[in-house]
Amino acid sequence: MADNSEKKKSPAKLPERPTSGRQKLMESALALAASTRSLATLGLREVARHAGLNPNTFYRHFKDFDDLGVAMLKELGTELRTGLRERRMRPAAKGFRLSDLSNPAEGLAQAQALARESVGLVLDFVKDHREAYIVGIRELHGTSPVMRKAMQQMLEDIAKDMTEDLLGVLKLPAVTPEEMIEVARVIVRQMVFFSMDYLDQPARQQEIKREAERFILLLFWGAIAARAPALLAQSGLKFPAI
Amino acid sequence: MADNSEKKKSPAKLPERPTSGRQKLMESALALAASTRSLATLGLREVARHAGLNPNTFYRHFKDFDDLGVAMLKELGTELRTGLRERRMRPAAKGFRLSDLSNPAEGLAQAQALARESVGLVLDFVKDHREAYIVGIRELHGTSPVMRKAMQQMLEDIAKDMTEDLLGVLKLPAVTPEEMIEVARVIVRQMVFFSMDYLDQPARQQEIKREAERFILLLFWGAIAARAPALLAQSGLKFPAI
DNA sequence: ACGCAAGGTATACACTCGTCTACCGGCACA
DNA sequence: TGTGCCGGTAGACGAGTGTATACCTTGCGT
Repeated sequence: MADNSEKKKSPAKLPERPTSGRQKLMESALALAASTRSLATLGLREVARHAGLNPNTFYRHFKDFDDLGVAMLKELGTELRTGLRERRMRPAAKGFRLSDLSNPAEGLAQAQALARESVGLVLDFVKDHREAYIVGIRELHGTSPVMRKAMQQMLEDIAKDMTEDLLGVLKLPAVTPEEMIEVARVIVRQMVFFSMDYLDQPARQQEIKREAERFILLLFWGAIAARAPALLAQSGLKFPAI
Repeated sequence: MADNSEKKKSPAKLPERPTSGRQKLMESALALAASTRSLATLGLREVARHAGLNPNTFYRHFKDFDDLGVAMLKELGTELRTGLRERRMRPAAKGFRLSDLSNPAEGLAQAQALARESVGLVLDFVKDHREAYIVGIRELHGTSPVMRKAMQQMLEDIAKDMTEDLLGVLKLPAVTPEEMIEVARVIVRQMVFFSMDYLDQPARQQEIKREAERFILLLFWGAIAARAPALLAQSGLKFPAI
C-alpha cells in the first residue's frame, strides 16, 4: 500500500476507448442500480469505482446525481420506444392488417392475434432489457419527482403509440379514439405488473403470458359489449349505461 | 459540548408514555419516508434522531431496517384490510345482496353499484392514509426483496377478499372462482395506478373515480361475454375461445 | 510553437453512518 | 430481598461518503 517506486498506470497507452467515461459512468450506474436495486441509494464514489474511474471524474460529466438520472432515462427511453416500434414493424406483426369489417367477432379474432403478438413483444423486450426495466419501474414510483414525471410520460407515450396501432389495425365497432386511449393506458399499466411477474417467476412465464393475453381480450370483449349494445341487444341482454 | 457537571435527563419522570418508543420509531420512519420519499434512503440514526431517541434504541426493537419495514407494513396492512372490510359491511354496500339470478344484465347492474361503492371506498382510504400509501407503493417495486414480497402478498390478500365478496354478492353466469381471482388481482393492481393519479391530481379526482369504475365494469362485461358465449350466441356473434 | 481547455487523477477534510461494548433505572416476580 | 430482563443512554471505532484543491496528460486551434 505504501508508495512503490514508479507505477502510474494512469497515463498508460490505452488504445481502447470504446466507452468514453461518461458512457462508462452511466452503464455502471445502471448495472449497480439493477443489482443494488435503487438509483437513490447509489453513491457517487460507488459508481465511479465500478466504472474504474476516479470519483471526481463524475463531476466532469454530471453536476447532480439527478443529472445522470435524466441522461440515462433519455437514452433508455428512446431505446425502448424505438425498439418497440421497430419490432412492431416486423412481418408477423403486420400479418393481420385488415381493410374494413363490420363483424365484431371477426374483429375480436384479430384482436386476439394482435394481443398475443403484442404481449410477446413487450415481454421479450423486458427480458432483453431486464436491468433497464427494473430500474425504470423503480423510478416510476420513486424518489425524484423529475424521474417520476418523465417515466409517467414515457408510459403515456407508449399508450399513444399503441392506440394508433390499434386504431389502424383493427376496427372495433363503435369504440371511439378517446375510449381506445383509455383502454391502451390501462393495458400499458397492467403490463408493468405482468412484466414484473415475468421477470420474477421464470418458471411461470408461459402462464403469465397467457394471463396477459386473457386480460387484454377481456378488455376488448368488454369494450364491444359496452359500446355495441345494439349488436348485443338481439341476445336479450340489456347492459347498464357506462 | 464538554462534560457538564451533572445532568442525566434520561431517568427523569416521564409520566407520559403515549407512544412507546417502538411506536415513535415507526411513526418517525413513516414521516421521514414520506418526506424524504424513500425507506431505503432512511438511516438508522436519522430515524432515531427524528424520534428523539438514541440510535442504539433502534436495536432494542428491530434488528434490521427491513424488520421495521415489515412491522410497519403489518400494522398498516391490517389497518387497510380491516378498514376496507368494515366499510364493506356498511348498509350501502349490502344494499344489493341478491339471492339467485339467471339474468346477466341484472348481475351487471349489481356489479356497477358494487364497483362504484368499492372504488370510492379504496380511494377514500388512500386519501386518508396518503403517507402510508405513498411509502408502501414505493416499496412494492423497491429495493428490499422482503418488502417487495410482503407488499405483493398484501395486494394478493386484498384480491382474495375482493373475490370472496364478489362471489358472495353477485352471481355472474359461468364465471368460475379461478377466473374471479384473476379478475380481482387485475383490478387491485390497476387501482394502484388509479390511486396514484388520485393523489397526484386532486383536480381530476371525480374523473379518475369514473375511469376506475369504467375499467371494472369493462372487465365484468368482458367476463360475461367470454364466459357466457351461449347467452351471446343468439346475437350471432362467435367469440374465439379464450 | 504556444496556450488552453477537457478529461482524468491524487490527496485531504469534515461528516455521517452502522455497530460494538458498557452503563443505568425501573419493573416483575420468586 | 434479591435478581434478572427490558428499554434507554453514552461513547467510541472504522468505514464510507460528498466535496474542494491541486496536479497531470492529451489533443486541438491558432
